[in-house]
Amino acid sequence: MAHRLSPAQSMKLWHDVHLAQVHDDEPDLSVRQMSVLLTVYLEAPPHTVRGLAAKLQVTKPVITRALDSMGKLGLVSRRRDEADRRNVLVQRTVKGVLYLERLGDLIGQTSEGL
Amino acid sequence: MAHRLSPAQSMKLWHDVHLAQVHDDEPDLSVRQMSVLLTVYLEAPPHTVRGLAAKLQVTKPVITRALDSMGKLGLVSRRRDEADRRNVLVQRTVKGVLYLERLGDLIGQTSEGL
DNA sequence: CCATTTTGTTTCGGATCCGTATCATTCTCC
DNA sequence: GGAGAATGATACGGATCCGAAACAAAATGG
Repeated sequence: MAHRLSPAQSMKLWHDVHLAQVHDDEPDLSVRQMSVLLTVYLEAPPHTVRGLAAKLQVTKPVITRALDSMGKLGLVSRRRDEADRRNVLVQRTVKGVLYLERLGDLIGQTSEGL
Repeated sequence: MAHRLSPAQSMKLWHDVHLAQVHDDEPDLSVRQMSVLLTVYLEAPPHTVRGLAAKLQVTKPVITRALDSMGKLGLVSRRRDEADRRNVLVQRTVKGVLYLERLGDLIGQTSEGL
């Protein structure tokens, strides 16, 4: 249970972490891509294209394209659902875990200096 | 001085705020645009294209385009520096203040439920 | 003065993303 | 088995963004 951040602390945290994201070499993820990635890693599976589209309130092609681009980066992978072959199950990857661990560390570290 | 956020808290905060950004009607800002906007509003003026490019470690056209798009949204404005007319001074706007106030409130509010 | 430097913008080709509409595959259920 | 529904991918036209290079305007300094 962390103490609630003040607006000033919040904006400084947002600023510092975004700046660090710009500075590092990895390509920036869009807000939608980041939302997909964090949803897949934080919420309980299974994750389908339709389910993610509903959760984000965006159209299905947005999810398909986000999975394409993040799949190319190795951050997520896709697998057919053998029980219902219409479904695609979005799965975590080692690289995705490492990416989000680094992000979580960065945010935590930045939050310390507020 | 807030308590340091754990990685899990950090990722949940990131997830929830990004999801809220996707859900609202305003167009999402890119990571670079958000960095420019927060730099202009949090750090002391004056802010020039060159200075912002150096701070973000990106090329000048990136800043020019970010100012174009955010200017169209009314979040920042430009003015010639009369003392050195080569310079462009990036200025805050009422709409930009309101935008970041809402963002700060959203982050603070989200941080409360961690 | 006038060449040089500095600053910001524009152009260019290429890549990405958007929403709508359409398509291919698979399942459901009578 | 066949019509219809459900699921995800793809096509399309338009918008945006990228970095590198070229450009225009203004200041600097011999």
